[in-house]
Amino acid sequence: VKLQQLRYIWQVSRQGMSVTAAARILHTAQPGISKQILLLEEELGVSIFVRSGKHFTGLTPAGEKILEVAGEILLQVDNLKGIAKEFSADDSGSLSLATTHTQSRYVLPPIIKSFVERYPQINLHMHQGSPAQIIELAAKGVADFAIATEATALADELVMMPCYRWNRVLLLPKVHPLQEKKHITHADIAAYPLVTYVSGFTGRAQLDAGFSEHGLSPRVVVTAADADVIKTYVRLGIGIGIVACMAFDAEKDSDLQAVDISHLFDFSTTWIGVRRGAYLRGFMYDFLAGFAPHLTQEVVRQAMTCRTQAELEELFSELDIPLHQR
Amino acid sequence: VKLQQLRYIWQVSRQGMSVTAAARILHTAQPGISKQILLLEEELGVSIFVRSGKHFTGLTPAGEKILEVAGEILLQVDNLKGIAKEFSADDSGSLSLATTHTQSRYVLPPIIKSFVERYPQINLHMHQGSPAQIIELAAKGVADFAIATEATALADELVMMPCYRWNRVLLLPKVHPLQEKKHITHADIAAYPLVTYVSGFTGRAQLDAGFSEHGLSPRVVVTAADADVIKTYVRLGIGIGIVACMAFDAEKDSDLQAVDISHLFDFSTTWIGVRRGAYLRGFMYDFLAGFAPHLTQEVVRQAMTCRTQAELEELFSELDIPLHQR
DNA sequence: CGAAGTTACGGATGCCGTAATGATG
DNA sequence: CATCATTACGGCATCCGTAACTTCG
Repeated sequence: VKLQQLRYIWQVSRQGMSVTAAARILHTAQPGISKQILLLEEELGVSIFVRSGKHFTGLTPAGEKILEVAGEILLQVDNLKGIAKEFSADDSGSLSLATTHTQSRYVLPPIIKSFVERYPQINLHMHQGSPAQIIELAAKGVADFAIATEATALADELVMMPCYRWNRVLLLPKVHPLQEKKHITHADIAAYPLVTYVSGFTGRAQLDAGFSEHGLSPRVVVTAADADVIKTYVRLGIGIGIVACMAFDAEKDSDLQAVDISHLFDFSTTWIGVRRGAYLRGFMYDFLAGFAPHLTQEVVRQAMTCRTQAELEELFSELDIPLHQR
Repeated sequence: VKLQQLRYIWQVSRQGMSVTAAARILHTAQPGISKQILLLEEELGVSIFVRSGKHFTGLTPAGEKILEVAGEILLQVDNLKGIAKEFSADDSGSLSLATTHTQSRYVLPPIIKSFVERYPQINLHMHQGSPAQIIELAAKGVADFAIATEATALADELVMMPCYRWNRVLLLPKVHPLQEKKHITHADIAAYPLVTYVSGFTGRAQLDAGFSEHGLSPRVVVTAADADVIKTYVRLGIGIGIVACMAFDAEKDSDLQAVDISHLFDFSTTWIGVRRGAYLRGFMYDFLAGFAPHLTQEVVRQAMTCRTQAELEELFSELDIPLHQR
């Protein structure tokens, strides 16, 4: 058994059972992969892939288990390299984040600023995408961390840890009837055309839930994946906006009015996800602690050894998850 | 990084930091190992071993972590092979047990008999040794299971599961004053020269504890590692014997008298140990269940994922551990 | 007939074994 | 001076890449 063979089967499986695609990704020729897979199957005495004619159509039961273990082995080999880097004198390395627009535009800048000051040698990579894409990137190991509010459910390969809780603000144009209201209700908002996040982004689900609890379904005229677009349409007078409170900047958005509506909706939680079993270098722990003070090295380590969701929830129920305030 | 390199550093570390010894074990030449270690250290950018001159004297901090991960990787590679065997049509394989004399002579025979009837293709290997050696064998992966009563403390690489509890019988020659006594006490026994197990075997520690609680220290004239030897000396009239109740066979030992003395001593527990993280094949689960009915596949799986001793104890406190009766 | 995996074969890399060297206690 | 790790070097296996072949949609 060789590590390459494991990389091969792993990549072939990742690429939807395509040897050709795997060869492209791994910068090598198909026949080599093909042959090594045959050799591995011969050595182990089982076929890993189901072949229908000349096509790989899936994994055998044995293949599934083998791939699972192969994945762990490859992860640990990566960990070896991380450990080595950690102990080698040079403090170089890279931190790869997968985040949504809301995080990278409004939440992360100050945190990253102090991080790069502290670790000037570390290369920082930011991958941006939809919550689902973000999870995928971290699960694949392309990104070290995934930061998102949604789609935490489909992340069984990741350990998701709560970072902070937040709620929404209503964005009104400079002049708007609602600005007179003292206590805004769901119905008040639903009376106007709405501009907010597309479904699947930045707590949109909780937002919809809040309205439907009151039997309301507001007319959403524009949806966007990020708050900047939403603000633009509010400025144009297309409708009133609802964005995460992190996304309102009193200075730069002085041409808009923000009204706190945290009494109307459930708080959302932003999570950070780490690949289960990954080795975290010292600066990664520091990044986590800088992002969410309660995520100390000890807490993170404990979280990463949790096997059940319940265990994780118990761990974090004892901690204070910060509230993001305007 | 290659798997061989990991095997090399692993074996060197196991052999007390000796490249020469590792080469012998691995049936290869020293220089190859030496070179591969150098290459690995170069690739990772850290030294793994501390060299004082030309001698390896220990592990660097990085080396310790690296070896830990390397061990896991190698274990999982073994697991790969086990998985493959499990799924390959042939049900061949081997089961390797490391046990003490007491187990292999008195407890295991009926269990093994039915096991080999059920799995005629499986080769059975029995390693016999002191409890400490047994633990060692299982920890190294030479044996699949370690079965012992003592030395369970030094087994942090193994998951130890309780199998059954047992107590002792007093062995008297055909004619002996004590045979008249109705209720035998510690003092009664201590009045005669004693033949029993050597320290470190088959619950000797609990035996000594039982006497010293009553301020007694019996005169032990002969100690042996197994009950057959003990019986032989009792037959010679050298003294009276104390052996585990499993070791008395009413038929074959009809020239001796056995007196139950379970009211005098704490019950001992016999444990079975599995290497943490090992992959167990179907027939191995069956062996466990045959040996100790409460060790079902589910229980064993749970036990093997316990991280703390406390967790293990909690798991088994809910189960009935059988009592071995004469 | 095109796409995908397997077989065939040549070249280069890399590993292992023997022998020699260096360093240490 | 004996022991042990490292260096030097040659043979050999292995792996990879190109090219031809086969099979299925």
